[in-house]
Amino acid sequence: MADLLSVAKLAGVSRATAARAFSNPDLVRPATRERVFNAAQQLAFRPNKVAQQLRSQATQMIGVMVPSLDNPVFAEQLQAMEVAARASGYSLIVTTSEYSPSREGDIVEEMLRQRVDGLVLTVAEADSSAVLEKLRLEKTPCLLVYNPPGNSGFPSIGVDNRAASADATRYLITLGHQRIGMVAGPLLQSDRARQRFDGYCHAMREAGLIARPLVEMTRHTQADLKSLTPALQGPEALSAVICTNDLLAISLMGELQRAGFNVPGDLSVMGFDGIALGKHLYPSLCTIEQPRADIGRTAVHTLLAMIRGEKCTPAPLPHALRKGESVGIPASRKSTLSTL
Amino acid sequence: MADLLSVAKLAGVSRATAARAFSNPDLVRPATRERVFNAAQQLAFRPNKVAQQLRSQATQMIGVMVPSLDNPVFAEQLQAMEVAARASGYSLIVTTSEYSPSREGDIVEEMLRQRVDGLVLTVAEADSSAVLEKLRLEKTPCLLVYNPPGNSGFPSIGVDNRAASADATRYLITLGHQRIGMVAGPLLQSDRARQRFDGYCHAMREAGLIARPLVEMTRHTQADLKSLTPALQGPEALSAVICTNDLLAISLMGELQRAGFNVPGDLSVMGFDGIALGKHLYPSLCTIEQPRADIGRTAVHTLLAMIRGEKCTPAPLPHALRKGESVGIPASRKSTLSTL
DNA sequence: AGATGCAATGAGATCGATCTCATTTATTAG
DNA sequence: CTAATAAATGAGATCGATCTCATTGCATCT
Repeated sequence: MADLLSVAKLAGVSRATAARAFSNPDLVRPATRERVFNAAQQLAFRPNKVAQQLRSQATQMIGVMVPSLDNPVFAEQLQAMEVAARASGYSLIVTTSEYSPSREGDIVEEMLRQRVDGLVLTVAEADSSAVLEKLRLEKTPCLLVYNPPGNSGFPSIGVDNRAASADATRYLITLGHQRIGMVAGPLLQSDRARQRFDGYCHAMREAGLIARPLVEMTRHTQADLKSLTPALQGPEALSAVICTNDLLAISLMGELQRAGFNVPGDLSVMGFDGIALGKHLYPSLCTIEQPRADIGRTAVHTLLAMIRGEKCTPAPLPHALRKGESVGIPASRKSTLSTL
Repeated sequence: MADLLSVAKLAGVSRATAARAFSNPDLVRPATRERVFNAAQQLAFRPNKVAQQLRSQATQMIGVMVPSLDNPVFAEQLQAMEVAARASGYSLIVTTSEYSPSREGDIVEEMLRQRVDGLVLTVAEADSSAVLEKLRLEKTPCLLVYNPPGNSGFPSIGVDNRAASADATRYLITLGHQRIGMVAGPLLQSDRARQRFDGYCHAMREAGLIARPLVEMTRHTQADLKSLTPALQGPEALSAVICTNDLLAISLMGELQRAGFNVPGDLSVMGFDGIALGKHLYPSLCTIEQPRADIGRTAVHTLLAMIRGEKCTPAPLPHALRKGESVGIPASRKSTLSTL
């Protein structure tokens, strides 16, 4: 690969002048500039970013770590981040952690060695994350996405999970649901899931209803009906459930329907995330829409501001309740209505 | 950030020795080595990859360009690539092209400037791609994913689209379908979609059936029922359709059901890709499963081999027919069966 | 003891671009 | 036409790690 020096030689100038022809053309006499450009053309010169990065002590690279790209929520956010980053001349190094703390640690260390200009992370537990603990001592700007700000000390981009979840619950209550449950992955492992459960509990209590204990599925994004069926039987059978994420909701709907339940007739199902696909299903998924693309864009712009040295305390982004066919009026209420 | 030189000074050795302590510990006396390590510890030394990259003329970075991360097919492949790459000490720079030739060009140029060790690309049309044309002149290893090998001259990882599509068609025929159509995005714009249509036509002709003209939707991954309804009416109404990708199939199912059609009762719907979500829907999506994760892994391993200088002519990966509830026995045949 | 050999270390160049500062060349004023 | 000023260019250092080659130190052998 031709380097600047060979271009300079061919053009009969010094490296400095050749460099200037590109970075500061006004400082170079037009005739000289042309000779340099011609030489560059002939030699198929392509500037070496690695050398520029070393010299300038800036890589124009952002390190991104998400739990998994198999969940469209992260993929859709990443898509927007990539567009925003490139529009600003930045590239993304993308990694996935699967929420494994050791992988999180390795990944971040690797990215710091790569001297990324900043980091955008989504961790399992922002408040108790070893990797964030370590990052607190570093000067590399770091931004969280989806993780609630909490007391991690890092700025965070995302919605107000508690409020969003409360909104979802209130919506179901407004429709007449009273026996509402919440379905989550195992152990309520992420800080977000916990906040969403809190919001649910809050809205239930607020309406004078009893919040049910969490229904835990064996996997984070895939429903197993067995874990839920107990809650669907007897006089206290649930009439609606809120899932802590859309994938869980979608697979739960599938399982329910396959088992002969009607959604929303027998059980209303609500999701959380707002992945694009939910809109196109039948029944379409009623869910809380997190503005994934906006979150991604905002994350990039906020991080770039931090890289420029600005202090950032981003506000939560607005969520929206996306109505959908997976939620209906509870059977009990329907019969009441029909007797009017 | 502490550099090797400061570590060396603190340890009372030269840069060369300090460097050796890390890269070639056996060449350094244990006592000296310890002093270097201690110094590194104290100064929180973190090796600078940029400098290493410049010096070694290798970045251990792979440039990845996919059309979009909003389609799980690419996200799932990327997930696997990331894991495989990191396991081999490589990082991924991830970009999205939206199939725009100008963005493709910019992206690849940018990655070449970054001196990625290799490229993994998915383009719209491998045979007529300007960016591939240019890459043919470069020495940076380049690998295609999902694009049929064709005569682009680049190795390619993916399934045999024509055969896979023919298999899908034959499966429907086996079930008794005869009026089978194919549904695609606008213009049949990708080389894959075209091959899939070819395979469909081939299997139809092979069975003595007439291949219908392609039904074009206005968008690539979202169905509009209006475009399809004409084909669902009259004596020649289709009993089954194959969509060129899963997102299209899923949204089509949704639209059909919303419009009062029964799937598969009134129309069997088949997809192509095998995204994970399809399994969990109801009706579950019958589709051709491309081994997305395997494709991603193989792409990384093949590219690494190419980087090592090996010649690679990867064979197509096996596809599989994933049966699903979205496909059933045609109504005509059912009535025949019931009269037996 | 002197020579031979190996182990351990250091000095300096290198990767490619860019910045500072000095120097040369061109321009304008007097 | 020369002095003063501005414009254009070059020499060399720098970013951080690593490699080659030379040198020092120590031990073994005769």
